[in-house]
Parts: sequence; structure tokens; C-alpha cells
Amino acid sequence: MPAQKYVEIYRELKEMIEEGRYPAETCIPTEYALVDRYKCSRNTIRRAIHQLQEIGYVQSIHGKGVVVIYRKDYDHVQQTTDRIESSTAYYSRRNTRTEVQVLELRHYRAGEQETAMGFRKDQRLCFVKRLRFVEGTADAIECAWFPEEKVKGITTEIAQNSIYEYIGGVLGQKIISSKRQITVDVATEDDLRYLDPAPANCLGVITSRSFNADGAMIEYSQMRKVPQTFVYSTIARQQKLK
Amino acid sequence: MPAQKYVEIYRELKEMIEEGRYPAETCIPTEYALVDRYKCSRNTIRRAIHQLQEIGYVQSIHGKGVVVIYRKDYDHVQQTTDRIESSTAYYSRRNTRTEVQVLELRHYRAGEQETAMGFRKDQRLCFVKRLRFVEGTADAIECAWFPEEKVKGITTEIAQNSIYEYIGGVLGQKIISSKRQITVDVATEDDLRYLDPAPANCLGVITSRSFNADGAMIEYSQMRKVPQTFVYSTIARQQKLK
DNA sequence: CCGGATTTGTACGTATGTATG
DNA sequence: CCATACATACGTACAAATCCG
Repeated sequence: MPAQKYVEIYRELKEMIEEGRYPAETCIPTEYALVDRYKCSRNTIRRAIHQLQEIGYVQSIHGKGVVVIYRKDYDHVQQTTDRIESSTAYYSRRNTRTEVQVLELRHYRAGEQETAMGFRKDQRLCFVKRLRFVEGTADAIECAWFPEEKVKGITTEIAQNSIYEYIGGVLGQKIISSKRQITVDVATEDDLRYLDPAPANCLGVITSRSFNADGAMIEYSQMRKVPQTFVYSTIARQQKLK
Repeated sequence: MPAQKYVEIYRELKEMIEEGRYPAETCIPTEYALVDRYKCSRNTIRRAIHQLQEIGYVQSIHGKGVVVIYRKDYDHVQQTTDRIESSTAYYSRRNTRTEVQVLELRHYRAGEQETAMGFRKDQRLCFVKRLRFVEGTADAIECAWFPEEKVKGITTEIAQNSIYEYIGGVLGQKIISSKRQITVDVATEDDLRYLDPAPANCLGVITSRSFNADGAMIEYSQMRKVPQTFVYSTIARQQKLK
């Protein structure tokens, strides 16, 4: 129920920018002009603008104004990959057909390797390995480790559908933030049993550690994807602070 | 001269978290407790906390508190690559020896290909191709395109050192935000003349479009890096808004 | 080059809503 | 049901950067 003012203002401005009402390299109305238009406080306007900065639509410049950097002709196709959502949700957002096949589901206790992932030694874990098909062709191998104490009762059936939905819906957990690393790995023999990266012999790899509202790591995952479809989009902004 | 209160509070809390004073999965003091400690307004505290969220140190949870997700034992080595800085700055931050060799510097006008990058047709461009060495071995090919109208007078000497320093120092321009895509490319013949990704036959590729304070794109760049040293770190946070 | 107007940045204070325990 | 703690929203004041006459 986001009847929050700043969200509405954010959405309206976002839409206007997308429509080209405020073209790139021009300024949107000043904060005070927007205060006037929306009959709200300046703080509220500033929050909306802050959100627009987060998604790379504008950047505010001290003493000058809020400049649009969204380019109608260029940015409308691009979407940031840099958000938290399941692969299933990601593909459905793009109207792409996708299925998964569970290759392995195993319960065991954390050893050396798993402590390097960030788990405690001997912590009970559930390991799931899945093969994802996109538009009918094998696209990625998705491995995930869950601590049993936080994420109980994963079954093959659940893994076949959306694990995230299970975590969110049934367990009432939510992933709030996710620390990721993107690397390039040479495809292993096992990778090549399922995926065909040719002519490449490598895969794009996204390794994530995901945290719930308690600050607990509830997933460690690694997605190994063929280069043909691999792309990770993100926006880097000036770091003012160290 | 950041004597700004929220920056000081941010830094102090950051340091305490790094030292383990507030361990992972626990809460830092409440907002009001911090208001009391720092003798400031709640807004100021909230800004500091917001910054800590940006760097993936904490998560604030409605009705509960602000939970630490920074792990002393794990995160102290990791640094986000997801910031705006030159490769030179990046490596010096890590005490790593690096040099560049200018392979090509050319001035020409934008054609078909360059409009796909986001330049205007016939716009005057400066193209720079450099080879970067890290600890003495060839590590990456860095190609960059600059619009002449914004970034004038790049010479081989400048390219040999830091182009960013030139842009910032001499031209007084500043890159405020940067939209990036990370992909995996099969190494071309040209790549292999300079780089040795073996046993891989691919490179990690970071493509960036960078914007200045006017919202103008002042750089399009592509960094092609050997997999051995390629890693891109980033933090994805919950998207509340669409 | 100066100075005033404009515009964003920082900081304070207050009140009320809403999720958690 | 209540207390706690974060979320939203309003308002005000002054600082600092930019712009323009």
C-alpha cells in the first residue's frame, strides 16, 4: 500500500522522464517548484529525487539543479540486473520462457569449504543444484546453499518451482540485501555436461551472499551462466564518503 | 573538509563495526540513543545510517532496529568494485604496482557504431586504447572514447598517466555516475596479441558510460580483462519501488 | 571581478504512522 | 494491548555552490 507521497512523486517524475518530458542533459523543475506543484515539504521532494538518483535517472548538482541522465533512446531497453529477485522473476519480467531442472538436493554439515562461504563449521546446510533453461536451451547452473536453521524443509518440488517464493511466502523470510561478486571461470567438465558455452570455454559467474532482516546469511549461491546470455548491469555513483 | 556531522557519525560507526564493537546479526544502538550520544537530530543519525546501508554494513528493520551485516572475519578483505575511480587509483588503493602502455590514440568522427554507444552521429571523438600491466604482467586492454567538445586535448603523454586526473584536474570535469555492464567475451585475435587468458579463451568485460555534472556523457569505455584477476563486487539491496 | 539571486546541501525540531516483540 | 523503534511528513534556518548581470 504505497500511498506514500514520495513514492507517488517519484513514480510520476520517473514516468515523465521516460516519456521524454524532461530530456537528458536538462534539469527537472527545482525543488521548490516541485514543492509548489505537489503541495508537500521539501524533504519529501528530496526523497523522491534521491530515489531517481538511485536508479540512474537524474543526478542533483549543488547550486545548479537536478540534471536528467536518462536517455530515452538508449536506456529504455536497459534494466539494471543489480536488484534482488529470483531468476524466475527476472525472466518473467522480460517475458522469457524459463524452466529449471533439479540436478541435486542434499543435506549435510558445513566443512572447511563452507566456512569460507561464510557459514559456521558444522552448521546444517541444504544444498541445491539446478539447471536453468531459457527459451528451451540450457542457460545456467545455479547452486545454492541454505542454512537449515533459517531455511527449513526445502524439497525437490519446491526447488522445481521458486525457492524464493517458498522462503518469502511459506517461511516469511525476506532477503534484504545481497553481496555479489562477478567473475569469469573456465568451464569445468561438470559444467560442460549441461551447458554449451562454445566457442567460449568459460562461464560468467555470479556469487552471492544474501541476508535476511535479522542480518543472518540465509543463502550462498553461485550462478554459472553461458557467456552468450550473460550480462550484469549496474550503476556506480560517486562515493562522497570513505 | 567534511566536518559534516552525519559524515563524522558515519565514520565513527563504520569504524566501530569494522572493529567488531557491533558484531554481525546484532543491532547498533537505536536512533534515539544515537541522537542522545551525538547530540544531534534524528535526521542526521538517519543519514549516517543510510550511508552505512549503502556500503552494506547494516540493514535497518522497521520496528526492530538497525542490524549489522558486516562480518569482521569475512568482509574486511572485500571491497566493492562498484565505485567510480580510475584503474590507477583502484590499484594504488590496493598497493599494487601498475603501468599502462598507450597502444593507440586517434581522433575521428562518430559513425554508426559510435551512435550505438550513445554518441551523436558525426560528433568528434578521441579514441584511446591502452594496455594495462599489473605487477608486471599484461592484465587488461582499456579502450575509451571521449567526445572532443567535452574532453579536449588528450595526448599520448596524458594517456600514459591518468586520463581521469587530467579530466578532473585540468579540465575541471568530474564523473558523477557511471552505467556499467559486465559481460564475458571470447578473446579476439587482437586481444591475444597482448593478453594471455589461458587456459581460458575469454575475457571479463566492463563496459561503462560515464556522465559529468551536466548530465553529458563524457566517456564510453570498455575494459577487457583476463579472468585470472577479474572480479567485480557489488551490493544489491531490496528495491522497494518500481 | 564582485555581488546578489537561485538552487541544492546540511541540520534542527516536531508530529504521527506502522511494524515488531 | 502496550512499549519500543523505525518510517513518513511537515516546517524552518542557514550554508555553500552556481549563475548571471
